[in-house]
This record gives sequence, C-alpha cells and structure tokens, in this order.
Amino acid sequence: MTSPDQTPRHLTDVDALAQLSFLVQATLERRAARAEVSLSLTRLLGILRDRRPTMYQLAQLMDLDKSSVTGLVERAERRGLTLRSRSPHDGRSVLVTLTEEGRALVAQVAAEFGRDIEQLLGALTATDRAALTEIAERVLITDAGTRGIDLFATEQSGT
Amino acid sequence: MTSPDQTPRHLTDVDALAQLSFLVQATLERRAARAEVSLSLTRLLGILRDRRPTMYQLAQLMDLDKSSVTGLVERAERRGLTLRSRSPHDGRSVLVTLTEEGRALVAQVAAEFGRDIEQLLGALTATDRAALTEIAERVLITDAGTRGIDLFATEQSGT
DNA sequence: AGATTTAGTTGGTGTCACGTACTAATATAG
DNA sequence: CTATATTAGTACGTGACACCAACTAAATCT
Repeated sequence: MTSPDQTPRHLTDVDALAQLSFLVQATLERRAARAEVSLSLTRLLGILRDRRPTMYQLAQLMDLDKSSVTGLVERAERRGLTLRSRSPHDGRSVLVTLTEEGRALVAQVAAEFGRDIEQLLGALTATDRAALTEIAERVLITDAGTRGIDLFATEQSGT
Repeated sequence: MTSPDQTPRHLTDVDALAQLSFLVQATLERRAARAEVSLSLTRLLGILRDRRPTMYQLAQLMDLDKSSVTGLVERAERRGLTLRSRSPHDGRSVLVTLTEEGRALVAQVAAEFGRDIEQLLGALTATDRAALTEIAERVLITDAGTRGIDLFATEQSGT
C-alpha cells in the first residue's frame, strides 16, 4: 500500500536523531525480551563485559542512583548473571562481575542485536554505513570527554 | 584530565549506534524530567503534536500494548495534557488530542531538547551533520516502510 | 437476530528508578 | 587515639510503566 508519495518530506536533524534512538532502543529491547531480560539489565551486563566496577562506579557509568543499582544488581544476581564480592582495598566497596552464565547471555543478546542492526542498516551503502558509524563515534567521544568518562572500557579494576 | 590517549580505538557500528541511542535517550529523559514528565509521556505528547489518533492507533504508533496506552493516556489526562473524545464514526473508538496546556508543554520540551542536540552535534561539521540526518532519515523511512507505518504524520484524523 | 471481531478498560504482576533513612567502613580532626 | 565526618552500599516505600488475561460494548458478518 505505498501511498502516492508525492513529496518525500524531511525530518529535522533533531527529530531524525530522536526517532532513530527510539528505533534502536526498541530493537534492543525486543532482543533482550526474547532472552527474558529487561533493557536495563541488558545494559548492565553490557557494561560488565569489559569492566569490573564497584556499585558506586556502576551508578556513575549508568547515570543512576546508588539505590537503583542495588536493585538492578540484586535482580541480576538472583538470576545468576552477576556476582558481588567485597573489594580487597576498601571494605565498603563491592565489586560486580559477570558470571559465565551472564557472559554467555550478554554475548548471545549482543550477537542477535548486531544482526538486527545489520538488517536495519541494510538499506545503506557501505559508504553511508561507515559515515554513520564514524559520525556517531565522534559525537560519543566528544560527549564522553565533557562528562569525564572513558568511552573505551579498557580497565579490569580501577586500581 | 585528558589521558595519554594513545590509540584512539574504534567502536563497531553496532556499538556506536547503540551507545548513541542511549545518549540521545538520556538527553531527552533529562529534559523531560525537568518538565516533570516521563520519557513515555513526552513521547506520547510528541506523537500527538501532529496526529489525533485513536487509542488503538496510538498503541501501534508507540508499539505498546493497548492497556499500556490506556494507562499512559490516563496519566496524561489527569494532568490536563490530553483529552479523550468518542469518535463520531465508531462508537468504540476514542480519539486522543492535546490540550493547549499539553501543546505548550511539548513545545517547550522539544525546544529545550533541540538545544541539547544542537550542542551534542556541535562538534560536527555542517556536512557531517547533514549526512547524519540524512542517513538516519533513510534508515527510519526504510523501517517505517517495513512496518507499514507512515513516518510523516500528516493526518489529523484517520477519516 | 446471533456469532464474531474490534476498541478499550480493568486488575494483577514484575521491573525500574527515585528519595529517605539506615549501617558499616574509611578518613579526618583534635 | 578517640570523636566526628564522609563514603559505599542496602532497605524500604512510592509511583511510573509495561505486560497479560479477562471483561464490556460497539461494529461487522453471516
């Protein structure tokens, strides 16, 4: 049922970006749901793939309240996806780690999500795809800089 | 505190897109929160800016369950942001409309959010910005097509 | 008219995020 | 070296949100 489609109107850059973000989020959420995990939980696991943060650091990384992280990690742990251990350096701190099960799950969801995105970007030329990635990355790097966060995970522990 | 920054690593296209979507969502959510509305409610109002859908159409547009829309619209109405009226054509249907207050609120949030995005994209060249918008739009149009949804709002009533 | 489909609401459940109030461990002061 | 302040994390209560299943009422199809 393609409509007459006379004037292919245009979105503003703001709208385009907003809508794109809704689309990507919805895609990720669908994938997560299929694996019986929520978007937040998926995000947590994704962050833990290459980090071993304390609860406090997690709160910063996810931009959530401490108490929200407690609940999130609590639910993750109840499902056997993460582990909590006391920090050897600071008796107050708790280190959060992925279990093998958690790692497997996040890998699976990430793979499926990757395929979804592939498909979403399928209509683009290779050039456009590369451009999109590069531009997005530039925006992210700039923003990470202004927030004082390291975009590239890197670290096992904060030392 | 700029770190040595030796190897500017790269994100995969999937990661870049995912992270960008989280960034945009967080930005929008912050703005919405400042106006005392949730992200979902903001999205609802945004959709209603140029549409006058039934509850059912709303559910489709937002990809939510009917009952979720009931709750959302219920809360919006309780705050005087939307109105419900029975459809003259179909006694089962309910048309949802913005009140003046709702329209003012969404305009304000949209304006502020727009400024946020401006700033986020501030580091890009005009060419890159245009490219980002255009590529994003292409992805959106393709997806809307496969979902049978009209991306460009257009309609006042479904007739 | 009678059966079926469609639009919407109701009620119950689980997730999630927040704020406040609390405990325990570390850091700072005197 | 105790006394206080700060920091990390948890507990609890609240509200928003989204889902499903069950229901009512209007429209459509025999």
